[in-house]
Parts: sequence; structure tokens; C-alpha cells
Amino acid sequence: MTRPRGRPARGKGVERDDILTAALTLLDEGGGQGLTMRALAIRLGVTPMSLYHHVENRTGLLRALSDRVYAEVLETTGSPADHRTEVRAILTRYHNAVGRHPQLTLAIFAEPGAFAGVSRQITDRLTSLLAEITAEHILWRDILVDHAHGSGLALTTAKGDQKQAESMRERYQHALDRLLDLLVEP
Amino acid sequence: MTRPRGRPARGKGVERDDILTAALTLLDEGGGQGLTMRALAIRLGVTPMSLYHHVENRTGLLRALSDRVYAEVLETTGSPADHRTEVRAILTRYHNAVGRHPQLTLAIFAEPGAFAGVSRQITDRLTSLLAEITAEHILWRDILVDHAHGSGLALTTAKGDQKQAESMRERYQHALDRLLDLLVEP
DNA sequence: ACCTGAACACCGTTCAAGT
DNA sequence: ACCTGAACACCGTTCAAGT
Repeated sequence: MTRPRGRPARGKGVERDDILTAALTLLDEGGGQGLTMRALAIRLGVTPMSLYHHVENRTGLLRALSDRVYAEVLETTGSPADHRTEVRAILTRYHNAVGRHPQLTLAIFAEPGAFAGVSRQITDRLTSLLAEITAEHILWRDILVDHAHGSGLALTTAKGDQKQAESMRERYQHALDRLLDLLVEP
Repeated sequence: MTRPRGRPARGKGVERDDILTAALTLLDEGGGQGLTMRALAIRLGVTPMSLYHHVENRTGLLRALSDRVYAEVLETTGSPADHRTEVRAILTRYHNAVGRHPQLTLAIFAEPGAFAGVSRQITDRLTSLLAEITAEHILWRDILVDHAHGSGLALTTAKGDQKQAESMRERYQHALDRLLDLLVEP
């Protein structure tokens, strides 16, 4: 039960990546309350204090998680497309990321300091893309991002039900296309 | 410092209404983390345990707060108006309520059990009103509610700055009118 | 009916001490 | 460099005891 004191044999310690992975699982399973430094340490077979060698604190941990989860949203897909399809792609990936880990998104909302750099990059990228499409780019950026949030977070309802989750994702795609039609055409 | 044991003289005890008011202040000042049963008790000059005679637990407290804050949203305004202006009025009041206490809205999002009855009534009312305006009433209800949330929560940024908050409220009105134009006209 | 102290089972985080 | 136990200052909530 009790681990030996001092530095463990090579390969026995925790690594930052393991911490993030375990933290995300804890968050998915038990929400913001499920992710405690102590529960995280137990899951990794380590004392809570050892975590602080790899992560600044709980807020820093959430910030790192958000960077990891949202990283894919800005990944450029091969050939460059027109502005509309790029906006569509970014929002779809963002909606997917939020939908995969709604509890993370919620936890970040509640913890102001955890709002990570990637989140800002996403909105910035959307703003500049939308500026090429419409004069009301701020207005539409807010509407689109807010709806991605709301719809993504709503996936908490379909906990486990893969079928329902898929239909909700389709509904989002439809709504997104509908909104893009409206902001592009007139 | 120490209060006498037993039931205090008439009028000295806490009342449910005082608890709710103090809890809302704590929430506004320190967010979800600022509202603790212990801090709340100290502010009311009472031991934490006495609160449990007036409130089921912390989740029940949040639920009660949400009922109080969102109650005005469904208040019927004198003469009945057409569907569009009623939708507009409800969303405006909802946006105001969220904007006045963004931390409460955030806390309720994070605590699933705290989602109060009034919140459901609001979306139900919006859904039936929108059904009279457009066939895509679910889609538009989601878009409108999500945007009210997002824009209302964004008021956390303008902490204290009354001028900025007012301009953000105006921006919301503009966006809301814009969306209503789009969903009514075609 | 309502308030109390004591207690239980938790938190995040710091610090000095180990290797 | 990294992990440790002990400690500090907190949490929500239960319970039996007071009036």
C-alpha cells in the first residue's frame, strides 16, 4: 500500500501526459466535482503532492486539459478551402470537442483562470474568417460560438446513448448550415 | 462572538429569504467558490448547521436562487402582444437576469441537480411561441436561448464597468432583433 | 421548531525532509 | 529532480443535545 520514499526507480513516476489523461477521465465520469487532486493521485498510484511537480495547480491542470482537447480544432486540413467551408469545419470540430468532454467545458467556464490560449485562438480565427464574409462578423461569431457551446453542452443529456448523441450532432450540422446560409446570402 | 445555545429570542433567527439574499451576494462577489455554507452562515451570524433547517442542502439552495432570479422572466406584461414581441420580451428579460447574476447561471450549469423548474418553463414557453412563428421552432429556440446565455455570461467581463455592460446589453438587443428578423421574414 | 458543538469524511496546497 | 508524510486552512453534511 505504502510506496517507498524518495525518487522511485526509473519509469515508476508519473508523467505529465498520464496526469492529463487520467484527469480527463475523472472529469468525464464525475464532472468538476469528480476531478480532485487527491482522487487523481490515487488513480495514478501516487500521493497528491507529487502532482504539483508536473502541474502548477488545479487551475493549471484544467488549462492544460483545455489546450489538449481543443488543439485539434485549429488543425489545418490539407488544401485550403473557401471561407465558409473553413468556418463550418472549425465550428464542427469545436462542437465535437465540446460534445466529447462537456464537463471540461463547464469546468473551464466556472474557473475563469482556466480559460486557455487555444480558446482565444479559435474565436480569433473565426472572427477574421467571418470578416471576409459579412460586415457583421462580431455579431455572427458570437451567435455561432454560443450555439456551438450550447449544443455541445446539451450532449450531457445523452449520457452514453450513442444513438441520441449522433442525432444531436446531425441536428447541430443542420442548424449550422442554416445559420451560414443566412449570414452569407443577404 | 458565541451565540447563545437553543432557540434564540423571537426575530433573531435566520429566515429563508435572508439566506437567499445573502447567498446571491456571495455568489455575485466570489462566484461558485465564494458561496460556501460556512461563509454564508458567518455572514448571517449563525452556525452553518442552522442553514439546513431552511434549505435542503447547497444544491437546493442554488435551485431556490435560480427560481428567484429567473421568476421575473415569465411575468406577463399587461396587454398581450403578438408572438414576436413576446418572444423578444422574454429573451430580453432572460438576458437581463443572466447578466445580473452570471455566476448563478454558471453555478447552475455546473450542478445538474440545481436546474430549476423556472428554467424549463422559460424554454417551454419560448418553444410554443416560436411554433406559431416558424416551422423550425426547436432550432430557433436553441439558437436564441444559447445566444442569450452566451451574451449574458459574457457580462462577467464587464465586472463593475456599468458603461461597458450597458453597451453589451444594447449589442444583444441588436443581435436579437437581427435574428428575429431572419426567422420571421422568410 | 430551531439553533448548537462536535464529529466525519473530505478538499487544495505548502513545506521540510528524504533519495 | 521527484516523491514523501505531516500539517494548515478549509469544505458539506449528520447527529445528538440543548431550549
